[in-house]
Amino acid sequence: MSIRLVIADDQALVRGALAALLGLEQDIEVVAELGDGTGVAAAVVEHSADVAMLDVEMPGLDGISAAAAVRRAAPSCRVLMVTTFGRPGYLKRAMQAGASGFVVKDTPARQLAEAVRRVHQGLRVVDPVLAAESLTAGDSPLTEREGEVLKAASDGGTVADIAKSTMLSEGTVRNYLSAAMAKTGGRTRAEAVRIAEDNGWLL
Amino acid sequence: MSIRLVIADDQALVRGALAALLGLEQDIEVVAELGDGTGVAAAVVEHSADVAMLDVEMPGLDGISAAAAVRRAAPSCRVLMVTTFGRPGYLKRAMQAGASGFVVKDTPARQLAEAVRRVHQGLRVVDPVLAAESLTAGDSPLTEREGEVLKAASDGGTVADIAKSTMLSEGTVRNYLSAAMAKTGGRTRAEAVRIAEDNGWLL
DNA sequence: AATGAGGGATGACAAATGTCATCGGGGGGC
DNA sequence: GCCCCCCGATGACATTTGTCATCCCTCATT
Repeated sequence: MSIRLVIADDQALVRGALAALLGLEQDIEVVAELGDGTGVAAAVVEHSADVAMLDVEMPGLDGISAAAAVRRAAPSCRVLMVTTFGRPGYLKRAMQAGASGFVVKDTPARQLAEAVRRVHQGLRVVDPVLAAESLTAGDSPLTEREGEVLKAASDGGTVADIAKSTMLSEGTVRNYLSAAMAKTGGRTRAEAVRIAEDNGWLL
Repeated sequence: MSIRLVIADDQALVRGALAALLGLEQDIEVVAELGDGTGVAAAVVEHSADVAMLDVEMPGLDGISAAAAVRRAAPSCRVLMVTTFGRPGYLKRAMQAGASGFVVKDTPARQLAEAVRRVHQGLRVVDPVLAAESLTAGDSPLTEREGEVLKAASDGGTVADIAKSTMLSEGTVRNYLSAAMAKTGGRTRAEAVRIAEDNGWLL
């Protein structure tokens, strides 16, 4: 009896290619392919899937939230996250959301099927390098609002823009940015944004 | 007689998956897989490949430069660029570098093999949406130095940092940044960076 | 009841940034 | 020769940021 797999990735080419790669395995059957996170939980239920392979970065519902939705809708379905960026914060948050595995996209292709099997058996699969980084990196030091403001700042607008989009006073925005810079260690607003992004503290 | 194909993409998973996907086609044979751009031209020559499929974003030698190298080393080998981001500037630069096709990673998977065949036959394959954008977007308005300075600014450092890394005076840096902001239409240094990146004017 | 942390705001001040005029040198085009 | 554009720099100036102290309110902890 083969493993019933659902794949969600926003890049159609990658999605299709992964399906082709895993479809070559005798014990794996790809039962659904999705382009965003919104329909994943429903698809898992509909096809009574055993494993869901989710990209973290997706339009609509992001992979982490989708993972949580899958766990809620079908607790017996395991979740394997696949991501482009090895952001330490992503790993931690994915695990908290109930994922069983976390793989970055530059791991060798042959290990992927093995990861799916391991996850299906109830084992955990985690990139060891990333796991180590995740431990050193720690949780986000940013408070919720600080994160929101920093995210609002991430497209390069002025303080006035950020204030408008967050419904805050300009002074307050500057205070939060200042706090975020202090906590991230960035010497500039832009640097703070980059550091927070690299660590997976935004989103 | 099958099409001899070389694949270069920095994400091993994607690379392997693409190879698996295209390997399913009877008329395509994947003769080499590379993780960066440096060895592509040599691999093409060694395996006397017919088509090279290159990612634009790669460590070491980027895809555009690699395309030029392939054209120089083996003029009979066609180049098909595959990229995550549909930056208008990339398309133009890829074509100037001698690429025959340009595909974004969220085109349907089944069209990929067809694109490889078309390119092999000497036809050009270009995403029509991207082609239109490329025409409206136009060339980079930035001068060479402006681009360099803007790129140096893209990791969020201060003017002093940029001045140090570019060996320019701080005043000069600010002048270039000011010019870059005017030309991109950005109201902030960070915004100018974002706009330039989105258009494929950096790199 | 007291404490502390976070949300939200104001005002003041120093430093960084963005703008502009101006200068000189070098090259390409008419 | 002249004009225009790019490179590189300087100095002055207005704005924007970043920093800090201080205030009030709420909620959870002790």
